[in-house]
Amino acid sequence: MTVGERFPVMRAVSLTITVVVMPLKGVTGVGLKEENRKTAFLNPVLKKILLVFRGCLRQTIGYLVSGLLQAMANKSGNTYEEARKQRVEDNKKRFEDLGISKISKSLSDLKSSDKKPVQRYSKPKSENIYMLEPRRSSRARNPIPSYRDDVDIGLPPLRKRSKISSSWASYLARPLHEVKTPSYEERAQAFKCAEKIQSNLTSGNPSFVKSMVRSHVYSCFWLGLPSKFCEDHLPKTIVDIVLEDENGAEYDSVYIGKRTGLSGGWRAFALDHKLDDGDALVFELIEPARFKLYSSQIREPRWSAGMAARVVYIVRASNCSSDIDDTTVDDEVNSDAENTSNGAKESDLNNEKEPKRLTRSKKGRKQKKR
DNA sequence: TCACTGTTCGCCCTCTCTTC
DNA sequence: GAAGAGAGGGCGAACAGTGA
Repeated sequence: MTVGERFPVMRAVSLTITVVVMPLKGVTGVGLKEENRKTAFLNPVLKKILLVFRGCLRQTIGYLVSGLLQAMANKSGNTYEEARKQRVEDNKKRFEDLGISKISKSLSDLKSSDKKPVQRYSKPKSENIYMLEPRRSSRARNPIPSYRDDVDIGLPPLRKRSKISSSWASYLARPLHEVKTPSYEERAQAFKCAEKIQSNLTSGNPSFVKSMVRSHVYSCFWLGLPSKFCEDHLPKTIVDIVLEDENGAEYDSVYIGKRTGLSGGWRAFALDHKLDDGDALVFELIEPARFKLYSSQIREPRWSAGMAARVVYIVRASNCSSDIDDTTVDDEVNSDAENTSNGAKESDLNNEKEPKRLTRSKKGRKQKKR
């Protein structure tokens, strides 16, 4: 029996705590900041005050409620138990009326009949989901609660993230029409090709294959790396890591050892190479803080003038059969090595794109933060 | 020039799935 | 069932744009 069942009053009170307290988060964060940037330095102090206040409030209400319940129990004795039983019965009746009991039963039946297979694997999601909004994760989207609607305490309006209402689309760094939603098979094919490339790397450097998903290439731009690999080959601190692409162009990025992922700088790499969902990359650690990247892309490359110089390892979906000729890959690897020298010249002619050392935003941030 | 509003970017946290 | 992995989304700082 839960506390809520034992003490119905407690449920009502805890609900009140949620409604009243949660909007305080808005006050400490966006609200104040939007109100006046020059007072932004007050935020940490205010945050602490509000947190202490919130804690005190919870504690006080807790004392009040427990005292009240104690008093009720002492005073009314059996009356309370009767009232509780009555309430439980009422609730049961309401559930019956709403059909919730039936739904609950059918769900539990469904779950019990659906025995889990011994070997678990991720199933490809139905295309209907992608039709609405591409989601890589198989878990359901969580509703984002908005406590502002529950309680109006006169806060200034929250800053709008984007004119596009969709929460996902608002984070896109590329036009919607460029966003790809590859099938399960396409993704698997690209990954296989990348693995093939990896297995044919002759350098003996540590490497791994990473399949791109939406959050890697369209928004967020957080690239988690295999933790085992990070543990074995990368430092546990925050370090700058150079990403070197197939043309030898370099991109500074920030590796966060604690979270085993790439953040700053990865975005520039992903956008510059127009990486898409489903592409697979081979990461080869060629120096302690330098990755060489090979891509195995599931799409046709767009041969615009700006892209003519790139490419060593684009493996098209049609070529992504499992039996890629080993010599072909070897040749490609070798040609890549040449390409870093020859290709650089070609790149200069066709692309006029210098190797990047630092993205504008990152540079700006570093300067600002000092 | 200043104040305000909107956008971009990087980081961090939450939550679900997978594996052991 | 626990632990780890990873996807998704929120938040804040900085930057950019706009109008008075």
